[in-house]
Amino acid sequence: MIATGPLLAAASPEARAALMAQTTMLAVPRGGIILRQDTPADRLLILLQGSVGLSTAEQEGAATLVEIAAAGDALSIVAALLNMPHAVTGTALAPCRLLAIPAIAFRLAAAEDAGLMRAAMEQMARQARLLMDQVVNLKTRDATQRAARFLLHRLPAQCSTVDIPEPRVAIAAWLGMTPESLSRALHGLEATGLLRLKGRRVDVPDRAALHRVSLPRPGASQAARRV
Amino acid sequence: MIATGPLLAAASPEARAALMAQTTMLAVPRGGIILRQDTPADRLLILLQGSVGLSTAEQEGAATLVEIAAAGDALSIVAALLNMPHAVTGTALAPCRLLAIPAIAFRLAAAEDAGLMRAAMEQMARQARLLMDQVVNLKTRDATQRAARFLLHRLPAQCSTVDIPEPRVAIAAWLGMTPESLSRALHGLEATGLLRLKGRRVDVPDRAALHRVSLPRPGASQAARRV
DNA sequence: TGCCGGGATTGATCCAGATCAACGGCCCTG
DNA sequence: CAGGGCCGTTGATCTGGATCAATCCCGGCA
Repeated sequence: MIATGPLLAAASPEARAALMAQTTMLAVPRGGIILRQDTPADRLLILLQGSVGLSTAEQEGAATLVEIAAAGDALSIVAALLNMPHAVTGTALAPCRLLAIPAIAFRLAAAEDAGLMRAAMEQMARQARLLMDQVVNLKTRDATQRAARFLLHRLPAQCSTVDIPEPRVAIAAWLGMTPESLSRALHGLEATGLLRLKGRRVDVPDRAALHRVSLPRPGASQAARRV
Repeated sequence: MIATGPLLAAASPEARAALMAQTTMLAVPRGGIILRQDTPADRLLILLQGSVGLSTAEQEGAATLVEIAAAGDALSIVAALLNMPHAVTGTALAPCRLLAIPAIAFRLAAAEDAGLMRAAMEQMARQARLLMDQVVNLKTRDATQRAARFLLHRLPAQCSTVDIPEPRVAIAAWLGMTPESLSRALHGLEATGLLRLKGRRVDVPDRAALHRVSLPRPGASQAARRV
């Protein structure tokens, strides 16, 4: 039995078994498109391994990277559960392995199984929360602080090294800055001794110190001031 | 029978009647606090009239205005439905009238009534969508474009005048800029003839033209570039 | 081993918007 | 009617980060 993330873990054993029976596994190479904006959500995808960039394009506007999904995340639960078209396009930022569950089966299972339904709603809430955090970050933190925050977000607990498989452009887009600015921010942090950069690996000797620089200064910017 | 927003409209007649029986109405003056972050969500609030600013404070950080709720919106459905503490603090930016429904009653009703449950999830999805739009706006549009977008967002269909009851600081904070920048953006638009400012009323002679300036230029910024 | 191509870094310059400061109008109150 | 506080506007200046333009580095491949 393989781990399938917090979502299916919440389903009753029978429901989970029924769903797993209809599940297919898929592997996507870096750069592959996993789901396409405005397309009906015919299946629920659960990311087991890798990293998926979720981006939106407005009509005739350039696309923007809105979120980066990591292992364990369910892609587009909202769309699958409510039977709506995908709001985003998903691209593999690193080689990915995913579970695909037919959306209909998932909707039926969720309607039957209160635990599963609740877990699905918790996932939705968690994703909304991440968006909210992103808004807060964009409004209150400068580029360096956002970069620091990103590393902390990625740093596994009880560990001082992160691996960043995604290309720098993607990270920069997610953080709302240019690759140049991200590079400067990272190297700036390294210069103060808070970081050590080794290619796509980053070493964080003092987590607490890094956390400290990621906090918005108390004399915060007007743009974020309490009303 | 008064209008109670899209959420209750989706409930079955019996469920709605049962909920309405437990509902209390409240009025809050400008500046009043409607819900407090990290406080248990003991009731679901539905905004009938007025405007509520939702802001988050991180520990020891300044607060940020994350969203502005308008008439018809349900405040903190997530918290009420999942029985979690509020993620935001709500302040009346204009005098408000609200319905308050005990969270327990709402959870029970939603568990019984599939239509209500679905409507609640749709509301959650809508709010997540708004947050996503905000992220996109912050990443791809400059101050003037965001201001233009805000006005369009507020402009009732088939009408060329908006009333903006909220103080300018709140709007500016929501748009992620300073009040000074908002003022300059608005007056800049007025100078090009796209707008007429009359105190807290704004006249938009040509909606389409305003929409046009709110679009990110095709040669979009690197920070938003497709990956 | 040497060549090639794409991503990452560095440098120089520019500009949108934050900041700081002063001012004007409006409402409220004495 | 005068005074005062608040909100919005305007002006001057400063700066973080975007932009433009070279390299640099590293892995894949002949």
